Amino acid sequence: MARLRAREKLLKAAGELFYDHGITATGIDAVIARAGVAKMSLYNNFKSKSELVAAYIDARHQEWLDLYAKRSTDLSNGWERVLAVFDAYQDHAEFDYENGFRGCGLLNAAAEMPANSAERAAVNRHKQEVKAIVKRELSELPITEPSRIEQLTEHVCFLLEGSISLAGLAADTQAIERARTMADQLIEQSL
Amino acid sequence: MARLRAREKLLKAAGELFYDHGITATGIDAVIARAGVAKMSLYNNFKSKSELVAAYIDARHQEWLDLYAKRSTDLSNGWERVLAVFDAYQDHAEFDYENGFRGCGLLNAAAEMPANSAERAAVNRHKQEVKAIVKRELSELPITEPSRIEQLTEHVCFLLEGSISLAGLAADTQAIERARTMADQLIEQSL
DNA sequence: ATTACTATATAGACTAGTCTGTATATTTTG
DNA sequence: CAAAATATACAGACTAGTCTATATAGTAAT
Repeated sequence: MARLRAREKLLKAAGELFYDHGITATGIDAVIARAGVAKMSLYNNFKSKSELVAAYIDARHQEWLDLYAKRSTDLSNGWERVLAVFDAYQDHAEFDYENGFRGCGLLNAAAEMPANSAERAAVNRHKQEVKAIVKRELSELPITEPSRIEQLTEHVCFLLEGSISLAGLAADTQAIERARTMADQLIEQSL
Repeated sequence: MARLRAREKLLKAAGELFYDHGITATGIDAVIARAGVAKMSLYNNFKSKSELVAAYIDARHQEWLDLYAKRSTDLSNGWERVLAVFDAYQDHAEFDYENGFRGCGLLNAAAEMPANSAERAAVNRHKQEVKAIVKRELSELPITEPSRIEQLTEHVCFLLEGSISLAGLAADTQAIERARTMADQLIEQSL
């Protein structure tokens, strides 16, 4: 399984460099140097840099899904499981990034890709998945109007993405906690 | 005034290319070609690409300030002038971008810069300025608790940035309008 | 009015280094 | 032995930025 090892090393190195310095600014040579791997090992595992980028985007999303799974299992109701979405993002924000938290890796990746790129579409799909989780959990609460669930779902997602972006900019990860409190109050009002 | 002409052409071309394709992915040659200007005209007007980027960031913020000024003058009270912040962002979102709306140009610029860069600091200052506008207008409303004003301000900013990012991703600028409605309801509840 | 100066513009070659991706030959490892 | 790794060299395009030399305005001084 030496092949899998090289692929994992590459994904780890790419994940760190892409997040810290951006994707376009990160060259293939920097990735293989950090991974401690030969260049051909990259091209044996990935067709191109774009494919490595696609793998990075998916891995970053999966990373968040794992954090959310950890935060949400054992929680008894939808209300708590919605708030756990904020906790998972906060966990992600407090990773030991070499150069500090820089906001959502997926949104940052999308920000440097052209409007109709496959990368932006992938990030959009991932964000839709987060939204679906929020909606699913809110739907378990005693809220009668479906339109209210829909609006509440979007409101929570706006709070999520807005707080993460601004938390990254201002180097203040606690902004995500404050957004969590806002969501909490919002749900309380809707019951 | 031939000097101003070249500088303006460069800022216009850079603004379009940086927004559409990202900053790192846009080379100096592409900028001067689009501007229809000699390379030395760029370096006579800007010390380096970074300085052009800095000028782009400031110009993009100023562009928004102008849109906000248009939307907010003639409005009689703070409530309306808070909602006008959303209108100005929506105006910006509905610019005739060659390749479509791609979210907030400032957040996108920040997304491709390293954590402690001057560029991210500049974008942060601009977002703080937007927040100050929101707070100033909310402060004119009959809300007694200062902590409530502070929380409401941040809530509105989260809705703003979140809705713009997701609107750009999903190619749905109406998300900004929906965020405006949420802010409207929020303010109503706080009075 | 003509001359001279200054500022800005131009084209295009050039440096020195980076970029992605490929080719090849060798070594390690299960 | 065979799969998978390695190191190294290479191609060819692109990168930011410098340099020289020239053209063209507008302004100031004579």
